[in-house]
Amino acid sequence: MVRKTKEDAELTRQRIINAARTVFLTRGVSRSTLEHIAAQAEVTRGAVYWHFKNKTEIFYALRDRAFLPLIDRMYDTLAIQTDDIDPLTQIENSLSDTINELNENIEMRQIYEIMMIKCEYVDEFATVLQQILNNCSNITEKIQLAYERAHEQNLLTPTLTPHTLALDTHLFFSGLLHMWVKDADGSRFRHQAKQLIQSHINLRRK
Amino acid sequence: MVRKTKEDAELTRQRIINAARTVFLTRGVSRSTLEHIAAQAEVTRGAVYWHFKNKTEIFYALRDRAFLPLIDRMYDTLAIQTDDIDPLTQIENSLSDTINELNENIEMRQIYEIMMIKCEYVDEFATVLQQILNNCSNITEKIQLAYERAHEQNLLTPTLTPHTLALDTHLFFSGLLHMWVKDADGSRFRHQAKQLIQSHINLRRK
DNA sequence: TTATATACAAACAAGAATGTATGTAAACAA
DNA sequence: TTGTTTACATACATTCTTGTTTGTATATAA
Repeated sequence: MVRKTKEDAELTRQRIINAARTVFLTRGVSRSTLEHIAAQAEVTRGAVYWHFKNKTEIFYALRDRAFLPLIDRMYDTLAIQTDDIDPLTQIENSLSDTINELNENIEMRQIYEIMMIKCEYVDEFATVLQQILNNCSNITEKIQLAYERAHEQNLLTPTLTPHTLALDTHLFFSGLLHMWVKDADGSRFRHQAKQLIQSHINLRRK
Repeated sequence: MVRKTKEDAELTRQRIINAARTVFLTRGVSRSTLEHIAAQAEVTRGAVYWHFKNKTEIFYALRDRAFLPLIDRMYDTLAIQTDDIDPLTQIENSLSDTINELNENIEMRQIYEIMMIKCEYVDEFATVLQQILNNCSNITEKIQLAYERAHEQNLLTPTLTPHTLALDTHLFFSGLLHMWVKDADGSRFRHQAKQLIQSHINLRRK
């Protein structure tokens, strides 16, 4: 029974992507073979090769489904300028939202885990790392702008500049994401991630 | 020309470990074969199998040479109790020392890079991740003790508890290490790592 | 209605990587 | 001096994995 409709084919494609997520997560990207992925998706390698050039392209598809959307979302949350909410709370919310999304969205969580501790950034994957770094820079810039607004509104302790505060926050959040992902049983960081974010921001409030 | 002395054999062993470092760094752990490593060390796979059971054991040897010593060193620096130096500066120094070591010691730097972005933490490697997490907990505890001393000496802004401060610092430093490693050209974080540490601590000073 | 393109399955060929088994020359012990 | 062990090199067998090729039933366009 072959030759499905376009809708069926798209469904197969999605099943392959989802299968790859499961397989990557348990075996790591390198040790995952197209046969593993095909079996998990209940198709043959023929189907996988029809939809994707190779394993790398499946990885890219996975990244596009989770990593980029979450970055965009964070970026957007930070970029909004409103008077309803003070800039510090805005930063806090955007960080918390990201953690929320990871908590509630299994797919997101698993893809992040794959990208952080189940993937080796060499050759074709090295470019992915550069893209991540660039996104980080953009996020940091937005955070800095928010801190500048906070500074104008006289909300900050006068110790550091908005630029330095933004870098510190970025590093804090990078660390949090990494530890959040690694803390699989949730005992160390996951259960208190939001309080940690709140504390981090409170340390800056006048 | 075979059958070297014990000293020669130990030298071969070290050459294999060093070769593995180079190969892991450029090809990632998974894509590195024992043939690659042997070639880089200018021996045959026979020599490699003589000294190591498999690739995993070489990886462990690498970790033992860099990761554990640096953790221990940081731990020791934090554990010292002295009146010469205030506890906040002590934390700052221990973080800076670690960055210093990474700056000056190519071997350390490369092994950290391998462990952070050139290795997939699945199967045999998953246990390594747990060990790292445990070490992190110990470090955080030591940082907390230092903050408690700082609190007793009335050096801290009263916003957060020593416990929360320690977690925030730990997350900051985790993020810094990750970005430091990923920032290969040094333009984003490496050149200002020490200032960032100093700022991070200054934010806590009364 | 028929020709063609689609969406796969199945088979094939080739290379890579691993682990092991065997060979061997020199160091070392007795 | 000789036997044994060490420290490898070499050869072999096996398994895995990949990419490609071929086959085919059916949706769809003309």
